[in-house]
Amino acid sequence: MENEVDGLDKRKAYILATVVYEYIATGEPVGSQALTQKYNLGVSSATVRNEMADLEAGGYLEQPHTSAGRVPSDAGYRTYVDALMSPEELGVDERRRIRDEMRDARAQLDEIVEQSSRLLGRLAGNLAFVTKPQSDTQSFRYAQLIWIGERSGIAIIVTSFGVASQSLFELRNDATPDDLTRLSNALNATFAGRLLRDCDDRSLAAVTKQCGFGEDMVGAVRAAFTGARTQEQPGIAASGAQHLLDQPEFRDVRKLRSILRILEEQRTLYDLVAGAFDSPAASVKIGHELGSEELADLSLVTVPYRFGERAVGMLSILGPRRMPYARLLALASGTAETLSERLHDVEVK
Amino acid sequence: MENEVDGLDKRKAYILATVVYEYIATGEPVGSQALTQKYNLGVSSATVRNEMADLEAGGYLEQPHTSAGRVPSDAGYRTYVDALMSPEELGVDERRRIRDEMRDARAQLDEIVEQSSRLLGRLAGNLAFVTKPQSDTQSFRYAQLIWIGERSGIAIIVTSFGVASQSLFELRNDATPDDLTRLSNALNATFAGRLLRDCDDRSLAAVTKQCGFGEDMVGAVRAAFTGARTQEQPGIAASGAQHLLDQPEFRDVRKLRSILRILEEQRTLYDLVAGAFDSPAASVKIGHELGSEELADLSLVTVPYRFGERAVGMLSILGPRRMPYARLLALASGTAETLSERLHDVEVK
DNA sequence: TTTAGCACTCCGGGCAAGCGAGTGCGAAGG
DNA sequence: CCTTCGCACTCGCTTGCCCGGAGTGCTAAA
Repeated sequence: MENEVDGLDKRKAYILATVVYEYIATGEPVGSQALTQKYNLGVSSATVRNEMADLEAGGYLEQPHTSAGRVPSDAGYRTYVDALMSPEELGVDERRRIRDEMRDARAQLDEIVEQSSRLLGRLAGNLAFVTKPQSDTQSFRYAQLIWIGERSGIAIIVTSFGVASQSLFELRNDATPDDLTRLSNALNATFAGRLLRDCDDRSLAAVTKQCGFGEDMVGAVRAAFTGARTQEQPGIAASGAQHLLDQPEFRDVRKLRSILRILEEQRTLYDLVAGAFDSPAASVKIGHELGSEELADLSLVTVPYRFGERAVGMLSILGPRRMPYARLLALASGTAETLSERLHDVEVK
Repeated sequence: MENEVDGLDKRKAYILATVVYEYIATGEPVGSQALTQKYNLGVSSATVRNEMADLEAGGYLEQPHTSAGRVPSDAGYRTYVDALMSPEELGVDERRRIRDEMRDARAQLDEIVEQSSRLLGRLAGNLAFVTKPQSDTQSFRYAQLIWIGERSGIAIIVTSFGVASQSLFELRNDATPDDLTRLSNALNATFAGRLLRDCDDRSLAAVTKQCGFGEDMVGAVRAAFTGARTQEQPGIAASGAQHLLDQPEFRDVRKLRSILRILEEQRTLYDLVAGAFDSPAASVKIGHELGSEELADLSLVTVPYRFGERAVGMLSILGPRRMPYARLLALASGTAETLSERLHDVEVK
């Protein structure tokens, strides 16, 4: 039937939506009377009570204890996010403010990523974090192999976002500085503009051998490119942890400890967003969907940012399940958009 | 007189030391009876009471409220740290463990700095942070100016710790790739091994002009070196914030918020240790000495680490004033030592 | 100068009472 | 058959109170 949503009739859906909305707003378990008083439901509290009992039986609501109001369950939030809430858009002035604040960062990849995480954390009033562009979605810009002595050299590779990575290598044969320059030029000519992940080992070896180098040099070049590809892979800027302290759900200090630990282990932080990485659009993970008991009463909103058409990184907001999803999605999208724009400023042309 | 310490007679000094020691150990305000029971003072609790009243009048102790025990004041801690406590040394096995764990980090500046902050945070059970080497204490290793088109080039400067910084510049005249190589070689020859801060603008200009370049190129080279000098200046690795949650003094969430905020603002974090930067030895700042009301019940232990003879950065521990100063000083020194050793592994020779 | 004794203070835990918000259910009404 | 009303019941939270324990300051005696 068209007046069913997710297996709920229209009235149940509306009541669920209202409960979630009210709980998000107040943080207090919401009861039937309070609901009928504040919202014009057109039915009495007793009816609402019956409906709420049904919703609880269906797993959408939970009761902290008898004689308390209802609170949404993971499933309740999920339905709300997927089907019930009305999406939000940022106002023009909000957009402008985001853009203005993003301008404060200098045109350096690290700076604009950090700035966007600070900005998002502050606007969203929650913990925000932003992954640096996956380095294998960046493209190769320049390589320079530098002779630094009879037996060793240093390889520098610059990506399209102006990130330089360097690695040392040994020189086994009697290569001259000129040889290295020749090889640098050949690499630059061959791979210019190509995605880093497409600079595969085979073509690297081919170019190196063409310049008259042997296996040892192939290994060095390969290592240099691998270094550039994996460098800073899980690099993440996080910010806004202090806002979590305002949330009543963190009166319990143990929760906080989990968060702080996660914050310091970039690895875990990265795993959190990793799941969202395949999907090109915004994603919301609620409570247990995060896959960890520690994080069971948190939610995560993740939005990709792009360079051109390609999604290159993620902006995320981590906060209590009881978060204003529509608003945060709008904020994250807006910030992602601006970040994407600024990405063009750091591009090495 | 030789049996006075800091204006306190011997018995007062001993009682003060015991009070501080006991308070650090238990976290409870310490009363006269408890003290005489646990420590063999050779006098009755009443006498201790009188002495404590004197110490309070002298500003060394404070009373949270009437009918509670005494707690050390900033001045009390200060006297304890300066004159009363007995310094600690790490055991051989502890040293070995630190060394072993530091070996886990790869030979990259960032990694060993982060590893040492993680290690120190965990061992000290407090928030630890480590500044990266001041970049102007590093020395110049290589410069490479790369021709990337008719009108632009990229300058890459590698420091003695293998940190590469890059900057873009414009080419106004019709310089060729060979010209740039020639200039690179000249820079390398002239400045090899010199401290970055000693690569002054005048000598840079001289070398550049000698190679036949004009003012525009001088500006570019100067900018590149300035970039290398100031890059990452306040770079700080922090870790162990979650330990602070165990401390009873953080039951008050507002305290925690200050800390988290500071943690995210590298600037403030840097200012904290900046004061200790001139002094070559370990330094302890207690409570209000930190210069901020927010941090008034915290203390900071700071120890420099060296490269060769030169102090290049700082290891710090931030925790409640009630911290085991002697132990933390020993831990920080031990970690600093090991960090200093590992610094040689990242040196670009 | 030290010690013993004593009255006083204050914090914190434990307990009971009362309040308020909310539920569930049976019966009445449309 | 669905909705509504009325009512008894539940339960957590707050308030007020009491009491024990730890500690202090003061006075007087050794």
